[in-house]
Amino acid sequence: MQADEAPGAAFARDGRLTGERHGPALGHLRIRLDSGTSLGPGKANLLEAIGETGSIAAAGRRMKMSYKRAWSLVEDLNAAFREPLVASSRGGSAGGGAALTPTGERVLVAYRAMQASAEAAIAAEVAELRGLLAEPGFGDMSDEK
Amino acid sequence: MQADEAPGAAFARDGRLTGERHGPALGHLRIRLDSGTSLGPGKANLLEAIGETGSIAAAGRRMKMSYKRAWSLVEDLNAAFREPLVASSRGGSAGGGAALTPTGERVLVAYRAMQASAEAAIAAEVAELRGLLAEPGFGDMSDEK
DNA sequence: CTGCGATATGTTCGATGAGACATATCGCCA
DNA sequence: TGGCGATATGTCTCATCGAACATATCGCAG
Repeated sequence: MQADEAPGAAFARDGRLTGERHGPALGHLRIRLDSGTSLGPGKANLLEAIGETGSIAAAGRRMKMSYKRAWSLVEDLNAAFREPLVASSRGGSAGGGAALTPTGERVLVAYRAMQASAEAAIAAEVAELRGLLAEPGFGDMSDEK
Repeated sequence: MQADEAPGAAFARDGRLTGERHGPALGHLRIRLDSGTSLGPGKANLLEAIGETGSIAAAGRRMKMSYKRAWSLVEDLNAAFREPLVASSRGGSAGGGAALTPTGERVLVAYRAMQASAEAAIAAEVAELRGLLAEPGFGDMSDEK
């Protein structure tokens, strides 16, 4: 348990659509899948962390969630799509591991693209709404566990 | 209690971002407010219904939720913004009523605009993801109560 | 001044979901 | 062959949420 903090996080790890880098965290994109489950920043970040760490457990630690929860999110995702997004293996020298399948990578890339374009698309209205809010303060960044 | 189904619903009453008119209901836009509460299709539709019916109770009936729930959603919204989005009055010949404030209308219009532009922005990826889903079927339209 | 209809608010109960533990299993490697 | 580390799963509890029920209040109309 030492390869947790992978170095090269290519793109932003958070699922916010703020229109700006900082700020009170406005706007989340969530895709509702037919199965009833949904794909939001939480699952997307988890997928990314799995791809980087090669382990569900390490990804769960990074996201500060229990292994159980991380695993059940992965189970949901795998069930929602025709092909699994995460391939896992038990045993072995490292004890086991997990990795993104090609489908998993496609889904993650697609989500990031949607996140980016949606962010750009709603930036103007986000700015307008921000001016109408009650708490002007900044207490937040509860990064969707 | 008969003015429920108002006639002139200017724009789409649902909060989906499908990219197409029909289909399995992909994509929801949700704005996370600082207060912890969020503004999604449910509250947006409720706001619209209040504006059309002039009553929290009637809007609640249309959305198939209890008055208590509708009222508490309104309370959340009013608390989240500096000025209330819904102004209500008790008593009177009609028993009372509620209406959108100018701020309320601004917020609703802004949400609809975000919804529309986000829908357009993510259409391509939505189509791609749809091809990867497990259930190709169409059982859904649980319009976010 | 009494009744009506809608707002405003509290309480209670069942379902749902997350968190905390507790194991079981697997495949390498010393 | 026994230990290690990670996956895979079950169970229990507790907080939270919503549905349902119960009132209380208000202002006008009759």
